[in-house]
Amino acid sequence: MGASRLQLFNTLTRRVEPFEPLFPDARDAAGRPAIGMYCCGPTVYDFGHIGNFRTFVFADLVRRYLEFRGFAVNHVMNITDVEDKIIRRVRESGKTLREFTGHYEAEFLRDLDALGCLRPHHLPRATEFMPQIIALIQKLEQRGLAYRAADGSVYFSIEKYRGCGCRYGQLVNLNFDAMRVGERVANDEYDKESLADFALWKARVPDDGDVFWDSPWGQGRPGWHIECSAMSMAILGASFDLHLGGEDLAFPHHEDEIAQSEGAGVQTPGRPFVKHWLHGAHLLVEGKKMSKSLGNFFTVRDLFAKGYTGREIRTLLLSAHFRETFNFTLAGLDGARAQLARIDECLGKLRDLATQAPSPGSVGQAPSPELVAAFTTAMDEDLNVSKAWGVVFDWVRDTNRALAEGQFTPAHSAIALAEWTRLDAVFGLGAKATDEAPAEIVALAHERVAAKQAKDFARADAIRNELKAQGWLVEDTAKGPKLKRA
RNA sequence: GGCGGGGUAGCCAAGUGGUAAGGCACGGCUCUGCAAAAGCUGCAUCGUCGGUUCGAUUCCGACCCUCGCCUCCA
Repeated sequence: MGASRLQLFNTLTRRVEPFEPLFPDARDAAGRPAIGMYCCGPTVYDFGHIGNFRTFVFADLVRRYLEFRGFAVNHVMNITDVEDKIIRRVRESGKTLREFTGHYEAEFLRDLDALGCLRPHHLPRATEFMPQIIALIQKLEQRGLAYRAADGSVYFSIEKYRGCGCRYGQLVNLNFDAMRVGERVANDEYDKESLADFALWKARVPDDGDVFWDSPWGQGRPGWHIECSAMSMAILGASFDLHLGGEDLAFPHHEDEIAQSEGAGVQTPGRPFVKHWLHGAHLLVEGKKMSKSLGNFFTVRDLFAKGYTGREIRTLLLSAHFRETFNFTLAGLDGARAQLARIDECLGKLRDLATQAPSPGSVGQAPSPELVAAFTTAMDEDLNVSKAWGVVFDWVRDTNRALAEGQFTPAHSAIALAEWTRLDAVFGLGAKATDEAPAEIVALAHERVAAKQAKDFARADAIRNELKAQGWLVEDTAKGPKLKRA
């Protein structure tokens, strides 16, 4: 495979650096280097929107590319199924917590599938890791980093954490004097010692209703950050390779995760909680921040309702580099559709040819073996998908030309398709849904062929228009008419 | 106010100290009874102003605009 190595930007070092497994000797059953990857998943209180899914498609791309590069990835994505907004909606809906979150969790996974994302190997729910969460808080308590406040909640002390030589502010440059920490939060809302401290365990309040768990600190529920620390370490170990999420999570969520996880002192000395942090940029919609009042707030199902498919959405989301703010537009989706059509046309021709018997004496010209190598070189550069698409379209053009000039044999087509398949294991576009034309449409197409043979072109064109009115395009090919959805 | 991203053709988006990938849209041509698909082809001096340099879109400075984080937002 190319001479290049995979390089990824690491938020921790603010540099693009080579990706090296944290445990070089770890191998899966097939002998592939094993790595652990955790991605902050959804809070299941509503349908996911297109911005959420940019991050999840990004995580899927990372996982797929690492697999393409020969790694055995253990992919974990948490489901946050207890949280303020959830509790409020549970209260309003009259459902149980599990009924409520179960619904949105199922819908989330449906959307994830529709966007061509591979299911993470583990989808831990916060509510199912209470023992681990409590144990982690206890560990922090034992180490003097956690304290109980008058309201019964348990908080993490950033001052104590820094006091024992740990660094708070690894992912972002923090200047506590200049930061407006907590400025927009009512200062008397919490009994924290310091505004930057964050809740590990929140004492039960009347509005919580039935949503609470017993703990050494009384009834309550976990703070937001602690679940990710507890679940990631429970499944992947105290130190693992990759942790990803949206850029907004870098601070405070990920910073707090580091503080809790490293503060608990469970790592082998010298080893970090996470070696490599990746953050996906947000997107704008129609040039503006997504908001309900602007009418540019799209859930994935809103886009389905407008007739767009999951692979079209995926294609658009994968068209820009993950660290760049991306402008998501409906016009962009139309562009993605046209782009896919171009690829699908080319692949369709290759498939047609690959299944044909070789014509005797045909030698032709083998497809250039450059596709996978060039793709790899592009993706190795911090997942430069834009460059990778450039590689793909150069290949499409070259392939189309070779096909048009009759240079490919069926065997060549099969080779080209195999190359594409390798590459598509990363892009995850899959095959276009085939739409079989109904019998009456096929009959019309046959009728048109008869009209053409009789040189009755007026009739042939009338049928073309009739087909078009019914939503079908007809293309005359060497092998007869081909029907396509308009 | 602090910190961090961006500003490249109508739109989306790569990239490099030596005059700018790719996709969409648009125009021309070839092919086609017509079309579609496909191929060929046309279409940008890279936010503004300075500086460094033989040469900058790419390096430095200033400015303008824009986005994000600083709040349990992907």
